[in-house]
Amino acid sequence: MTTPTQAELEILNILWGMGELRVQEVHKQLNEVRPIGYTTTLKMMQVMAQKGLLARQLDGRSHIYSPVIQESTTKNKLLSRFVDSTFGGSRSQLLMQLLGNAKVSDEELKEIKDFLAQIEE
Amino acid sequence: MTTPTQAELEILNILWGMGELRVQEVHKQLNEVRPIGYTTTLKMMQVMAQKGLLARQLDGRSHIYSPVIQESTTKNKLLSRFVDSTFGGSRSQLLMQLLGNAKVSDEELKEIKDFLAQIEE
DNA sequence: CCTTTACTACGATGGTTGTCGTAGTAAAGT
DNA sequence: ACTTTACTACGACAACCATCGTAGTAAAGG
Repeated sequence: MTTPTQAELEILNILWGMGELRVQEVHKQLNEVRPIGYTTTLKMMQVMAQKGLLARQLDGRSHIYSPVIQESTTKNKLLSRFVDSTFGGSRSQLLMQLLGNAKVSDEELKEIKDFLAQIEE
Repeated sequence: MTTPTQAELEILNILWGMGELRVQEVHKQLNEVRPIGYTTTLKMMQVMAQKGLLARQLDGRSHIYSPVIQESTTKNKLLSRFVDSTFGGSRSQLLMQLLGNAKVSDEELKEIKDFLAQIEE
């Protein structure tokens, strides 16, 4: 399975949030973050469709694109790869790097603890 | 500051573990993992030295290379970037992905909780 | 002194990624 | 019918990354 590149992930993140969109709308959202040409967005999405990352269906004269791969599956894969390459595969080492940073808000900390408690059951 | 690429990180990981080494030795260690040409390793390390990622000093007719950038600083930066691009900057979201989907051993879980408790102070 | 060996320097290449420009086509407005 | 607009298809391109080949230079061994 192909994993998305950086720019592809940006598009996927939009689509995961919105379900399905036309290029135009994805493009608009991308441009709220950074300048990018319309044909760039288009090309990316076409390539992604060809790769099997996106599906598209004709609607009038334009296409509507929707994500094929699942968010959590994909992010899991990316995370796994990142842990491998950066932390030698050690999840806890990543964790300590993540939390040892001291920039974790109390709120985040609480979220995490709640989550841990929930897992425990 | 330039951040290391994938292949550069492999070399850095070796050097962080060993302190300082000649190309030959780094090359040998890399080859224990995957096949790679000597000049490839050499070129990488030369480029890294030029980028300021490595320092080198002459020893006889060869160079001894050592890392300039710090391990935790670097990994922090990489982690930060990864969180931004993949999880929209949310550390807790990364955490839940990390703990929720993959299998976490009880041991790891304990490590994490201990660490959290320690942070809390 | 000559040959082999050990490093190094330099340049070239192929693949991937992200970026557009141009041009074609179909629809919609006038 | 004609012009403008909205998408799409196609190809080109620069940047970067990883990879290596070739050739130079200096030391070491005979």
